[in-house]
Amino acid sequence: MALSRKEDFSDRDIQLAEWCKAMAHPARVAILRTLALKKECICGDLVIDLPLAQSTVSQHLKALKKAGLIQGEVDGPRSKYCVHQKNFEKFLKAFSDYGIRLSEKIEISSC
Amino acid sequence: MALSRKEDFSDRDIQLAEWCKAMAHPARVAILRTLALKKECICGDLVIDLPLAQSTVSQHLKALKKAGLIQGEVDGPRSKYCVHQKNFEKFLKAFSDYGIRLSEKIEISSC
DNA sequence: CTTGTTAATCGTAAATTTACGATATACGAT
DNA sequence: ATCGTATATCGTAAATTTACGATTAACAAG
Repeated sequence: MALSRKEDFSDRDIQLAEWCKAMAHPARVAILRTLALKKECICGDLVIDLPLAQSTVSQHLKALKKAGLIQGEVDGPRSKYCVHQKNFEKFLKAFSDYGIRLSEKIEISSC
Repeated sequence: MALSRKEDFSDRDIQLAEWCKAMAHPARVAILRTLALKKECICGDLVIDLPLAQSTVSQHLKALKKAGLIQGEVDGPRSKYCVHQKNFEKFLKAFSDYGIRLSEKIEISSC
């Protein structure tokens, strides 16, 4: 944003927005999907899977890590990644916890 | 992105990423939270709540609408908005449907 | 110690997002 | 018809994101 207004929002809204932003790119969704499926994965395999340069994949991994959705571990010359279970759980829970839920079957016919 | 690579990803990944992108800003999280709570809300009330100019709020509403997470309805000179229940449900379900879930309690100690 | 492999970081260009004020539009009320 | 209110859209500047190639760093193998 031009003039950052982040400080004017609640920490909870900022946190949820950050998690969402981390998933706001198909490559990062694909990465998380892969990690959730395979439990863990080395960077190189992700590079092969994705239609992106190695440096770009690395950047996306960094973004997911910074948001706390994944964890990385160095394994010799390569890097293993996996989903950060605890934080990902918090992320999913946030939607309901924050009142953003599909409460009781209220049928809104007009809109 | 510089050179759009969106077409190289699956429609499902693109859709989930788009929904996430719609929630990737505190203002839009706040809007959705408010709409979920109040069931519906007119634009002007959101403008009062948020620390943003009217035109900016309108822009955020447009983004949420474009992503399909909310619906708008004209009510005389004002606009009423509400959560798009069906799509929001799809959004939340996407996380589990797409395999991005916290499957069985696998304790990952190392990473 | 040199070489090859893997991944992170740097520098950078192009696209997109975010924010605002100004303007346009739509409608109710007078 | 005119005025006031509510909202959307336009134009635009600044910040951020995305992508890439090139470089650096870290490590294993020889």
